[in-house]
Amino acid sequence: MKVYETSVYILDVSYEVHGSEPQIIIWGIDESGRRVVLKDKRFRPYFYAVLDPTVYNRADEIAQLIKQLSRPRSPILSVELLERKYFGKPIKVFKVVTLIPEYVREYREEVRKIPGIAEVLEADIRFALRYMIDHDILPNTWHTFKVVEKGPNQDYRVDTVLEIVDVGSRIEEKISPPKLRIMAFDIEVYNPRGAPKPNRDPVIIIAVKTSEGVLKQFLAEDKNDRKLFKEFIDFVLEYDPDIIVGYNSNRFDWPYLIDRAKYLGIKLDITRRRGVEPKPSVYGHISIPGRLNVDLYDFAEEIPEVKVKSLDEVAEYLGVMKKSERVNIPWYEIFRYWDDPKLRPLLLQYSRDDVEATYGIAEKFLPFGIQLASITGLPMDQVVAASVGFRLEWYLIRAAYKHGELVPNRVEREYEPYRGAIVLEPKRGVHENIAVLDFSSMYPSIMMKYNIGPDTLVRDPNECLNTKCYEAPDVGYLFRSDPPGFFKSVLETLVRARKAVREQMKSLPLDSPEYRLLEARQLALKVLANAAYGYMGWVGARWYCRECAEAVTAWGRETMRRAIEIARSLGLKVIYGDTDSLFVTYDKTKIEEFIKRVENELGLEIKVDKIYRRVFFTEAKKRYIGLTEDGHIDVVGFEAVRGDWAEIAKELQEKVADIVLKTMDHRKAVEFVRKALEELRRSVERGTASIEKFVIWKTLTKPITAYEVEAPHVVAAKHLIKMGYSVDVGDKVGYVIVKGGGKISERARPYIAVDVRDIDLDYYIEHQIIPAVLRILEYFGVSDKHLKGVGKARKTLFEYHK
DNA sequence: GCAGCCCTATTACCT
DNA sequence: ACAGGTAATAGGGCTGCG
Repeated sequence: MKVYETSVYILDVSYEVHGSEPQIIIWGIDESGRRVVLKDKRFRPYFYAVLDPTVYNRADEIAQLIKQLSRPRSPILSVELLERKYFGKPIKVFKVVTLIPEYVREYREEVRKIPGIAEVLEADIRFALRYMIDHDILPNTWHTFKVVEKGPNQDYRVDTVLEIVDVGSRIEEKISPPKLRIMAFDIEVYNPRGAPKPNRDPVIIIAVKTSEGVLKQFLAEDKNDRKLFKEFIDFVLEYDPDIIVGYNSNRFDWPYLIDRAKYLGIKLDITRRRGVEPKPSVYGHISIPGRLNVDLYDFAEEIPEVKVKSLDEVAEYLGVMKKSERVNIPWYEIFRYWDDPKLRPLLLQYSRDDVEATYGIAEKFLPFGIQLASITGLPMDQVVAASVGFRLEWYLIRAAYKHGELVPNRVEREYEPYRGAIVLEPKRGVHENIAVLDFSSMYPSIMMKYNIGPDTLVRDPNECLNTKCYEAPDVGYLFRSDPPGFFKSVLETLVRARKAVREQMKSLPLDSPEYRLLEARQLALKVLANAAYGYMGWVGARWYCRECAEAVTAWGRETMRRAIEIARSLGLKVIYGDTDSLFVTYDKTKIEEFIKRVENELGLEIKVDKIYRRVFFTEAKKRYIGLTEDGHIDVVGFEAVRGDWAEIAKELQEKVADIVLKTMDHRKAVEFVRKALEELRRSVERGTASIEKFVIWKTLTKPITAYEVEAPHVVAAKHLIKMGYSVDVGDKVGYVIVKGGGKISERARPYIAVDVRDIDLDYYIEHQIIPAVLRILEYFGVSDKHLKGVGKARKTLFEYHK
């Protein structure tokens, strides 16, 4: 039995129970590029039982009571009395260790009932993650282990199995991953009757692309997809990817493949654990043991600029593939392209484009996913699927372990609203030379400055007679100034780490892999720090603290008020402000003075974020249009940046904004709109207009039956369902309004079922285009009459301006 | 029966 | 399924008319 040390790049961690022995399974790649499984048979599941302080003297007795719960299948192996901290306070707990992970839940319930046990903690930390946390093992990083080589094992599709005899430590300086095998895939399904059904409709194409540049397609034989499945499975096993990426694959491709395979009686045997197939797992992702299955749609959700997040739109936005340079087939017509021999080559090209685009998106996003995993400690397939709150929470759980802090349970709480930020009333009109100043990371900075957190919140004011406390304005909550609380420490760590990363980046060429890696890392660190405030105000958070979140916004409001005072005292005119930003007249020397005074008097950093040559406000908050020095138009809040307005209305509004701000001649804008309306009417009547310009996209936020009103998008969704398509919660429904009488909702139709000549152009003019362009032009005295009609209206316009 | 008013439901934005 | 603040549309109930 030869023990040696090896370093392994961690991909994923899971566990198995063999007989009565739990085994930690680590999937990784060793320094020579071998795919390996590391087994650790020594780790045991446990949880903590918090002792009530009144029974500290009877600890032995209570420990005995716990031990007596022991059952043969999974005995209680030990009950150890330990000192830990809970919300910063030292307490005594029992660490209750058992054998089989599944038994933790049962013992937790029984232990909770024992008199003298105040609370049971950390019983819901999954076993594999527990192991990683306790051994400080982070996914997508290199670690050393002392192992014994066990050689290949037919249960695991890896080069060798290594048994861990000692866990070493992370290799901090080795930041680059080994050469990873990445496979993008995309499936096309036969759909002659709308939404495809696995027990009826075959998978007709599976396209794959690998990081070696191989692109392959597996085709059904007409409607028979058995061979396709076999070839796909063989390919995956042969290529043996470490990472599998798809687009919307957790919600569509994998569930479909799984159900279809089941229907066909085929084992979808593609994982690295022989006999185990892909299956649904935490945070809605599909788990593929030994491989990281990443759904790129999860990243797309974080791109607010892209409103309709289809693969082609996202690929276009990221510069991966132009929509104009790829085959576009409406998804509801795929079956037709498959059936028609003349069209089929187009479908094949479409499928190739899809998988190329998918692979391209993966190249952009995987570095960020890798960094998120290596910071939060959650394996990449999980962390990518998890929401921001859970990502931060896993980071906090790791931090808590290092601090000797216990992790609070997630408890059901009633939602309590609280006051947020200040939004100033904008000064209407066009302003010249305006500087936009932003506080840098206002909320995280406030949290650090005032040591805000659940463990530093003072519930008894008398405590502040002896120790220094900070009192939040407006709300009066008190926070101990010392020692640094949990959140403060965590935020300082994140901020310090980010600074160091950015420092490292300076010495690297912008196009080097290391630079890109560090860029992704600093972004991940920033995202986590910025989530801390929202996290504290989230009722689902383990470290929920409404008072803390409330104090943060209160200090934020006070900071804004005082900054405004300082600006005014310097003679800077404040045009607008929202939460942590101020729009003031751009006077270079005064602004420099302002920045200095804010830093001195408020202790927070504020910076010039933007300078507008012109900026236009209506009376509405959160909406403005700015013209930057380089001639760029920023549209903020208006219809032009909203996904739920017809493209035609957005385009015209954007153009109006551009004309007005650049030329300051609103009559030109009026002329432009009038011409555009005329042309539009012609093109709609001729049927040459594109229906896409009239589509209104709205998200279905709940099941159809849960709606109280018959909103247009709900009606359109019902039409889709009647047509055989499936519409799920979270889907975007694209509808148009057709001619006819009655309510708008009664005339809402899925756009795929409408000829452009049937759309109700008057609805679009009256309810979309005119409101959108008047939002800007109204300020200049323009009314709908100036925009509509012919001849006479033109006269009226000139009369108005004479 | 319906115009006009007001309130509510709904969505997506901003920071 | 990280927060609150905000704008805007369409539905739908109600009033009052005649």
